Amino acid sequence: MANGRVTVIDIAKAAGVSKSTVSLVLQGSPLVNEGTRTKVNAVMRDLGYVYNRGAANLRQSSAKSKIIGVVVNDLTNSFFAELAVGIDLVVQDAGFVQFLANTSESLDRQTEVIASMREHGISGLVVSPARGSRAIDFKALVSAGMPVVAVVRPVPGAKVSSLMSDNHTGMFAAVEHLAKLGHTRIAFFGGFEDTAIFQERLAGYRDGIAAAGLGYDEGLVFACAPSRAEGAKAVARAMAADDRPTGGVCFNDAVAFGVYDGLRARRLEPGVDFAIVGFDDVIEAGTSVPALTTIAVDPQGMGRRAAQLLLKQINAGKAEAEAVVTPVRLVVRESCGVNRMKPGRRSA
Amino acid sequence: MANGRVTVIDIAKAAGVSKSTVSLVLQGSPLVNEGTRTKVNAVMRDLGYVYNRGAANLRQSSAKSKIIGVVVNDLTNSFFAELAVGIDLVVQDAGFVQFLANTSESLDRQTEVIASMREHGISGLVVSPARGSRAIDFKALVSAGMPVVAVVRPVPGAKVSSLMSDNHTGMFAAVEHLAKLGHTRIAFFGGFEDTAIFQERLAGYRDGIAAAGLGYDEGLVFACAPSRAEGAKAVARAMAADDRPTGGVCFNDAVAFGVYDGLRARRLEPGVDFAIVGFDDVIEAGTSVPALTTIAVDPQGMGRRAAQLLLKQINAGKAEAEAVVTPVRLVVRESCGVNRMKPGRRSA
DNA sequence: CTTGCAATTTGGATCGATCCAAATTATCCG
DNA sequence: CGGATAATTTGGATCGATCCAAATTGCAAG
Repeated sequence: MANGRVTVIDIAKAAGVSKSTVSLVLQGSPLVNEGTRTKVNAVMRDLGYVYNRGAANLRQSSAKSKIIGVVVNDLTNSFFAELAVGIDLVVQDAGFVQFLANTSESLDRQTEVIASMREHGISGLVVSPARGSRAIDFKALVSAGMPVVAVVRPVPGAKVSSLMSDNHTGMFAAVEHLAKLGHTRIAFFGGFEDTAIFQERLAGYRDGIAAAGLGYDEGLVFACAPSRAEGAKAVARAMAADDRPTGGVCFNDAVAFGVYDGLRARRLEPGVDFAIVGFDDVIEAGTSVPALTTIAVDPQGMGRRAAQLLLKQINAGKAEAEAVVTPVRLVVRESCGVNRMKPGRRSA
Repeated sequence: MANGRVTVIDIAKAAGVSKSTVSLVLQGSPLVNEGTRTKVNAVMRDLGYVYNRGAANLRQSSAKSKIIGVVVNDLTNSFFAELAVGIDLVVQDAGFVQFLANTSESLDRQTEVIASMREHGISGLVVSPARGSRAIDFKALVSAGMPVVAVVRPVPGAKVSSLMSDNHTGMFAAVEHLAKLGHTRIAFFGGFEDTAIFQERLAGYRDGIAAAGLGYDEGLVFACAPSRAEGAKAVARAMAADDRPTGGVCFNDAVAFGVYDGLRARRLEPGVDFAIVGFDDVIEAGTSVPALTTIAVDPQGMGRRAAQLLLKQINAGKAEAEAVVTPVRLVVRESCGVNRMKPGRRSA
């Protein structure tokens, strides 16, 4: 109490026991007598004691720091914000707190924050890697035995666990949906070609095209930054061509909304003159006009699962890398032609 | 090195100096000889040394923990995600890391995470308080001398610093804009009536109405949850009335987009049949159709300023509560009637 | 009223870095 | 070269909790 900070020793003195006993109470040990426990707890409350985890961690393995790191490539993207919220939910319930850092796709930033988190003694890390991340960026962590879960994007070659959405199946289903509606010229909009996700989704698109008995046409693939503004430009390019598509699948919902914009700029009405399927199912997908048919990924659910996977590894003590693929599902709304539903019923 | 963890003592041994010297190197002290410093640094690199801040903090004041806490009421709202990003930017540059927790407006969660952060030794806290937060919720922190900055929402009676946007002036400007365009029946949509922000914005609306020489009509105020879905319902109520408004200001952009939806449901075109002004200037405001005229708040900028304010107080050592109001500005786009601009030029 | 055994409690030693006073080494100058 | 001064370096002591072996207490049986 001397300098304002209350320690176990102050509690011990005030409660008439030893600091060891106070420590046992703090840990909820069954060894301590019920009466003693009650008194110690009362004294702690009276003196306004604040547990000092830093001091405790000094004697314990870092697995007990009750801190996990979360590194995200773009928190301004609501997909990743949802992901972070999902993680937060689970870790809070487990009594952990999270260091959350945003890298804005900067590898340097990513390296810095991971180093900083290590210094602070995180028990594990969930990371949505910045573009261009390499296995070596996580080498130090892995060889120190720290559990690491990569989400959304894979890190080729790294011995870390991963949690990815089923990009191939999702895009396959999107194409299948358009093909069933009778579309024969289906475009693919958006995404950076040098990313693994793009390749997975493109492969799903190709396989979907093939499964529908249509011919794959490279000229119908319009890659671009996965943003709304670029999506609008991409569809403009598509519609300027000779043999126009009549519908398209998009790398993500942001691109899909950009396609809306681009169509309207040409006086075409999305969902009427052109069929669109998104990917992600962000919140706005359900409220936009027309409501967007899309592949639902449930980022918050992914966040929860990633956190659970990480906590499992932390508790197990050993970081056995495992790869999990989370299912996605097609949510049919109105952007491929209005399909009226009873109000109040959600689309499956 | 015994159990895998490298400590200052291992470094000292390997470099042939004392642990004190290693410590001085770690702190970048000018007392240590340049040659020694180089050698020690080299050894640290070779052995893969990881600084243990927990141990260091034990001997230092909590102001040097290099951790700040960030508590946000709703991270799924992109406004707050941007805010968090702004904070992150500044604290990362200052060599801090942030604990980021989402409360989902739950006071219990808020209390829990703040307690947890305290145990982990944060140097200060930026909080966007959950609805219904009271001064007592921050009492313990404040009396422990911890710097606290409340952002976006005030905490009545709490002796904490605050950083608020200029809600009154913003809404005043919004009303003024509509009045200048000739609107005489201007509605107010959205927001919870029991919040301080709602009251501030409503006051700005009233004063704007008065300044324009129009009469205040309580029947034109349509409070509701500040969400897109509720905004749509609110405008439906407004248009069902006898003496309809011809334009409206919205509690935030989400409500404004809801108003778009509600108008379209009645076959009215926003920006043509009805003028709308939002509040916040979220990213979608610039890309929606029609582009939304709104009051720009710049949440990322607020985050940066909040972080700077907090860091200033942490470095000063004493938490002198101060209140900062950040300016807002009207961004005119197309939702109050199209005003064409040269393409490529951004609206001011 | 012992003895034996289980239930509680306790005093160092310890984790990894910092701090401080004191020791050591280097440098300078008459 | 000696003594003073400046530049470096260093050995405990310390932060606040945990761990462990050892001590103490409680209680029932003999």
